Amino acid sequence: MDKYSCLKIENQLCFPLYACAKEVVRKYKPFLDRIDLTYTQYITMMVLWERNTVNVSELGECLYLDSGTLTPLLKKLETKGLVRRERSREDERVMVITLTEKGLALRDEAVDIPAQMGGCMNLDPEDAAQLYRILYKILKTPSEG
Amino acid sequence: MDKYSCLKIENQLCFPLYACAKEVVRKYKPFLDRIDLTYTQYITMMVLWERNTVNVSELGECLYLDSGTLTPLLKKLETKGLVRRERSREDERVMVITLTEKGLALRDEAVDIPAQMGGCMNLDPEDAAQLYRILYKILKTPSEG
DNA sequence: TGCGATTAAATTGCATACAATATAATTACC
DNA sequence: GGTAATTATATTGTATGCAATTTAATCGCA
Repeated sequence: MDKYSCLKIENQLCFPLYACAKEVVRKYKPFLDRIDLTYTQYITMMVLWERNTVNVSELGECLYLDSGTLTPLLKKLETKGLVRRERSREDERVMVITLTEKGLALRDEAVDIPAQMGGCMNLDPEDAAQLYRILYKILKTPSEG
Repeated sequence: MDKYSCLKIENQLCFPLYACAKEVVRKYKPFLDRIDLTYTQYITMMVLWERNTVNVSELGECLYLDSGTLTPLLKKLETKGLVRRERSREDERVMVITLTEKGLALRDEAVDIPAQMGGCMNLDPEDAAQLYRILYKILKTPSEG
């Protein structure tokens, strides 16, 4: 145990987290290609399928993304005809995102994807539950002590 | 339980993985800023601190990254004077990356970072061990059945 | 009521990521 | 030995991500 052992990749917890997230998102790609969405676009649509209408900051809170990422992404979804972007009447600063008919219809094509991905991950239910619990524990940890 | 419940964000396992990885990397930033490295540059240096010399494809296997990411990144580390990039004598296709004196010296400044990050994550040892085990289980799953 | 502070998005700049393609060197094999 | 196939990087193109800044609208409050 030398003084640098803490700097070994194999002793890191953050690294497998980083690598695993990338690999899993990469595994989604073939399935998402069929409905012409990227992973980030897909999770954005998920929020809209649940809520129908959200504004940019609410979306950012749900997805842990900021307007620098969301603004161009939402413009792309608008170009694809999946969402509408309109300023709120009550507060012109707020950009309201609404699902279109086409966006709603896409849900029926996406409904098989979670099961297909589950097959890829190959985790038994206990591990999946543990992983879920621990990840949300980390996510819930306040930013600054 | 409607037929679309599988598409809810809260029922996803991939999403907290994706979000958690991003948040943890973001928490590294203040510590990495002090030694002027990005997270990806940091894990690249970690491999070099362990091995002293690697080529691009070995690095790619360790870090789950390809040459499209690594080539520009390694050029930046070279510009900073932390590594040397030289073609192998035996096989000119191979780009050999070697730690410089300056790159080696940086290890002493990085040695506190893992402990500082551990403080941020706020996980008890059992959860950390579970998380580590499960993440590597996923990473080890072969790409195609 | 008017103006400074705050807030919500958008923009800018930099650094990844990865698929697909291109290039150059090496191997296989006839 | 010479050429097709393979291999290792590099390049190109597209899509994030995030910090910092800007812009526009709204709020707080004297």
